[in-house]
Amino acid sequence: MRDSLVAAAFRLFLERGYEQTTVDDIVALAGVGRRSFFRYFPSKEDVVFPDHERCLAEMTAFLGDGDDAADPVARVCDAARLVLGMYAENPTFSVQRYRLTRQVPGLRAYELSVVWRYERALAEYLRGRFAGRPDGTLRADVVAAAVVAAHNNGLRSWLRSDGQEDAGAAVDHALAHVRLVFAPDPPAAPAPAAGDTEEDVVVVVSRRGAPMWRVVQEIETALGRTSD
Amino acid sequence: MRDSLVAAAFRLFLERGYEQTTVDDIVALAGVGRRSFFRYFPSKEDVVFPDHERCLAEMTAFLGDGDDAADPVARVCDAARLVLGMYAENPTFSVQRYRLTRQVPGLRAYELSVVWRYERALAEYLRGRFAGRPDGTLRADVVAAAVVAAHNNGLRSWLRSDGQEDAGAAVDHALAHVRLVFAPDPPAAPAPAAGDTEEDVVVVVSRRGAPMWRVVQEIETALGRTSD
DNA sequence: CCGAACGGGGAACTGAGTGCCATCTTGATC
DNA sequence: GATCAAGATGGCACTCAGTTCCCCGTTCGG
Repeated sequence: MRDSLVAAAFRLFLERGYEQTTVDDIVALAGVGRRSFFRYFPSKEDVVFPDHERCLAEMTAFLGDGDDAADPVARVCDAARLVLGMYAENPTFSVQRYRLTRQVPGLRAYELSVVWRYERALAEYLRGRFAGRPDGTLRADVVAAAVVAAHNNGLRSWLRSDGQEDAGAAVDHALAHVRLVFAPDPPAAPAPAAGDTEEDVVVVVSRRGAPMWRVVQEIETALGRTSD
Repeated sequence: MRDSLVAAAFRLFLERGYEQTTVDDIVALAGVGRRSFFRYFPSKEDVVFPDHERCLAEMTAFLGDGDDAADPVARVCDAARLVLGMYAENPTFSVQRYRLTRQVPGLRAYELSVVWRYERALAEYLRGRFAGRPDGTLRADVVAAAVVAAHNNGLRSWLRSDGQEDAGAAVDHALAHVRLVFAPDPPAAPAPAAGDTEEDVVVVVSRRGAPMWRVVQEIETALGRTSD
């Protein structure tokens, strides 16, 4: 029922446009009653994003499962990848929807409210993890916004390629960028080893032609910690 | 006319709630015709944000005035402060509107689309400034999102205080946080001196206590490239 | 005095979303 | 197999936002 409504809706949306399609048109094509449409989708916009509610629930469950051992920023990046997974499940559908939302202001506004709820979920999680730290809520909001922006940047680049590129790679690359920016995770203390407690500097030598990640790796080793 | 409609609308919104107030109620109280309402405000939501259109125009003008000498991140922070200025012009109005938007989902969605347009303006500016740099558009999107998130964090904290706190201080503090994260000041660059072009190694010295991102930044500068 | 331009007002229409109730299916119980 | 309860569906009428079309009064130039 839900599926038949979504199928009918998208056939009409692609055929004659979103605003030129009325709910009556959709239910006529799907062969169901008008009232049933609004039972499954609280609004006409919802039929365009039929699986976000489920995905949002998955994300909150993922963030609330108590597995708080890892770096919080890494955790929200993984949470963001859940959304990418939902898009990647149905590439053609996602690309069609992307074209729709790009040119219909009403759908763009609706998508913003959906994205906002994801961002709130991430920010709430980070606020919990950053609790007590000075400017914890500020940092939580900023990191959440940055993660969402990076995710969307990678996602859109994939969508613009009609699903040809590697979605995971694009988003991973974007999220890595954010993690590099916010990576320090200050409390990952310098933890001076026994004996060199007085040392204040560390010297690293690297071949100039070495790839950046290799250099970073050497730095991390020298400093006795990781950027994660 | 515009002002009388806004005044009538807010009287009713605060009295009986946004959704319980129809456009007919507003025009009846303002003593104008229903058609005139929609001449001044394309939708019922617009009457709640009567000055954002003007502010957005100011921001795009500010970003497009060709004064690109300063640090791009600082520039978008200044642009964000323009929005704060608009809120601070009418504290009581801003606080009332904040209470409304917080509890009416439709208004929150509308506000999101407004904020999105500000963010797009900032991101477009940064894309121009970061053009050519690898991952320039990604960085532009992320910085814009972070700046907006920080601005909104400070703004909301001020609004929650009923306009009692210092709005400028709250937002300045939040924006300073973001500027610190995103390449605040170019680190002292141990640029290779003339004559050592053939050298294959580079030596980097860093304080052990420095945050990882700071170290990475210095490495990048030393190697004469970025991780982007 | 006339008429064109224009800002405002009103009536009627479309379409989204809701409330209420009738109907139909399903499945458990006796 | 009959019956009843519960849930799913359809139909109808209603509210309200937003639009279209047209009318009216004012103003200003000829």
